[in-house]
Amino acid sequence: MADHEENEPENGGARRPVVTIHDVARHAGVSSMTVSRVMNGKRYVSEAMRQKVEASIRALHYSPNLTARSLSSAVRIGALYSNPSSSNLGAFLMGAFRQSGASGCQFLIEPGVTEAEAVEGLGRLIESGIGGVILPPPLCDSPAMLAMAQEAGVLPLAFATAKPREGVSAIVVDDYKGAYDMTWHLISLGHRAIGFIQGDPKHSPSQRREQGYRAAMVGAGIRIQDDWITPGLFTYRSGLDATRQLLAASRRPTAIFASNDDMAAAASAVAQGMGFKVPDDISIAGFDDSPIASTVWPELTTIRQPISAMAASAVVMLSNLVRQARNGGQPEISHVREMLTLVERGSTGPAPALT
Amino acid sequence: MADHEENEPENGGARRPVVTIHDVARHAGVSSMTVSRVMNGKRYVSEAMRQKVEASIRALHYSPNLTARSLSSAVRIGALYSNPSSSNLGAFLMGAFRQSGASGCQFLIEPGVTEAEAVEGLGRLIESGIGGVILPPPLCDSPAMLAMAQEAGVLPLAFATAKPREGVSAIVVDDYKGAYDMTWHLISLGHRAIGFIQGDPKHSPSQRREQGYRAAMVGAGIRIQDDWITPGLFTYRSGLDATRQLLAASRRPTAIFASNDDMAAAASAVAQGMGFKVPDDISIAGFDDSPIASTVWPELTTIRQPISAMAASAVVMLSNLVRQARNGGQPEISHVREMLTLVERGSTGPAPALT
DNA sequence: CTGAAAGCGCTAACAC
DNA sequence: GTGTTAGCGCTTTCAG
Repeated sequence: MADHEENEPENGGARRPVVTIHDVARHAGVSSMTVSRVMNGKRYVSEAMRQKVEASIRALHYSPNLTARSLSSAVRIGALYSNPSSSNLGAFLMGAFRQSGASGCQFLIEPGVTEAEAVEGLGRLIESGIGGVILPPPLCDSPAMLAMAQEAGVLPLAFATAKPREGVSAIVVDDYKGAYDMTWHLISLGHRAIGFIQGDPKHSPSQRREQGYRAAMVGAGIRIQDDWITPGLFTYRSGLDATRQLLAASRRPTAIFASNDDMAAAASAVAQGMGFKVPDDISIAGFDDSPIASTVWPELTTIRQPISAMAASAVVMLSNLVRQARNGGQPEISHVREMLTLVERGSTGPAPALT
Repeated sequence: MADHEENEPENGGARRPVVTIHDVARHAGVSSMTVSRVMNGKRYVSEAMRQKVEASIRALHYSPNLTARSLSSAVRIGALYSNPSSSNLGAFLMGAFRQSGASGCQFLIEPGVTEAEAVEGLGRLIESGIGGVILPPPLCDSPAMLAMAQEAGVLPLAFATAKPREGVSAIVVDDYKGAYDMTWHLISLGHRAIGFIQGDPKHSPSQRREQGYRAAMVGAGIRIQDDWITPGLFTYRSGLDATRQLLAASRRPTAIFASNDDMAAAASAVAQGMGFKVPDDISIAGFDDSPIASTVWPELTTIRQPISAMAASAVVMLSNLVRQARNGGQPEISHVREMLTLVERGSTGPAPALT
């Protein structure tokens, strides 16, 4: 029993026990093509064969080499990311990246903070030979970007846009419904005086969120006082000012619904600073479920965007589109609507009893 | 002139204008092998040849297909990420992911929040045939993880650890120096009474940060009062309590240095809630430069970890190690120390004049 | 120093 | 339905 002379089994961290499609094929007694078909869920494989192959796959713990796969199928898609310090970037990359493996395509990313950088980044992506590109907000609403992509023969996909446009595939998010649901949640907790902090008017979701709030209030028969709606810019700082204004309203709100979590966190800080207990004296709600929502205390009740899942869908949609297009077909534009869910945490509670 | 019948030039988003190594070879009148050598900076290429090839590369805007490259060289490395909602995840993935392209290796990631998930994730990575794995804290300090990797013949790399260990490559971060620098910064602003909020005692950086703080204080000849140091858990909530305690100290600190940004944000909120102006009445400093630092107002003075660059280094180191190991060599363990930088923002200022 | 040949693991296209 | 044949773009190996 040599302790040191084993050669194949132990060569310092780079063994090659990797199971290939051929190993599976041999094990199952079929051709590698059949295994490939099974892996890709293609038709034209008999049930018996499929069972046998699947058994071998499990037995051997086979997992396909994604690199090889994307080399053969050669679908390459890119993404531009506008806010590298954004807390959502992690979820986005995680979703897109892992799905790109599963979908057998190569995924490239370029940062594009400013408009100029975005143009440059898209340029690099185009030179890398991508067939499609994922554009998150606010890039997804920029006609210039869309035009640039289309001119280069690259299929664009608008990610998390609030206003999808004809002719461009999109992952759409229902900001209206999210805001409606949150407002309704507050109402059902007994709140009537509900303050609202608006988002940056330049972003497409802002108006939709406000509309959702208004619709829910009207639906519940509550008249919205003018001083219950204050402007905001999606920044923490703007939330600070907005909240001070709100708390000075002629009839003070018992709940504040901010258009995003950063502003909601600010609202919570201001309210607590003024001696209010959250949620006993005042409820606070946010939107997005960004990390700050579960950082501050109490943690914020908010609306979650399933960024990771959305990114994965985007990759699936786009890679399919590119394949379609390559096979000469006309790409089928589609708009996928993603569900927003309300996450109830500690910052909201029953309206305080009237005194 | 058919408008619709063009076939090659415009086929709906999946053109193939991609320049390959062969195109370059043809253009330069050499074999593709020579181009490959030039691209990889190998020796054994005559200067004349190199010049010619480089000219062609530029002329054709050639950029190698990384997928093909990694298929040939077949280096696969993985990473486990412990905190999917972490604000650093984006930077980490961005750095690692992009570098993996440049380094010609395949990068896989698995989430591993709990210990159990981490084990499972590492298991999946091992089954995928990785040659090395990046372990961020706190996984990088877990003997169990390290053992599991090494048993499977996978080279581990400790990422951003504060206590590197012999025999395991690591990206090391100098928490001590970062804390020392920050404390010194506060002292140089005239502060003498500087409160400190400790980090989670279970994380390796916590002690180092406290040591750095103590050393700077001692170095400046300041006696640290017992009630200037309060326990914390790296959470916002723990920062809330710690700050209240600190502000009730027998001699109230004019500056608070929290072991991370979440707690510093809490400190800022509490201080402002009690009517103190930041930084006029009290300075607040954090550590990490996580997104919350530039979200809250005033923005936090903090210590930046260059996560993205560190992730890139990790990929370079690890892919080289795996290549070395595969070529039969003994992998060269190394510890790379990354620089932390102090980022001065609005939350710190001169000590208030004594009254 | 340079080139030709042989794959890496997988899938598209075509036979059977 | 299933197998065979060719590569994808690059690097490794081995001749010259």
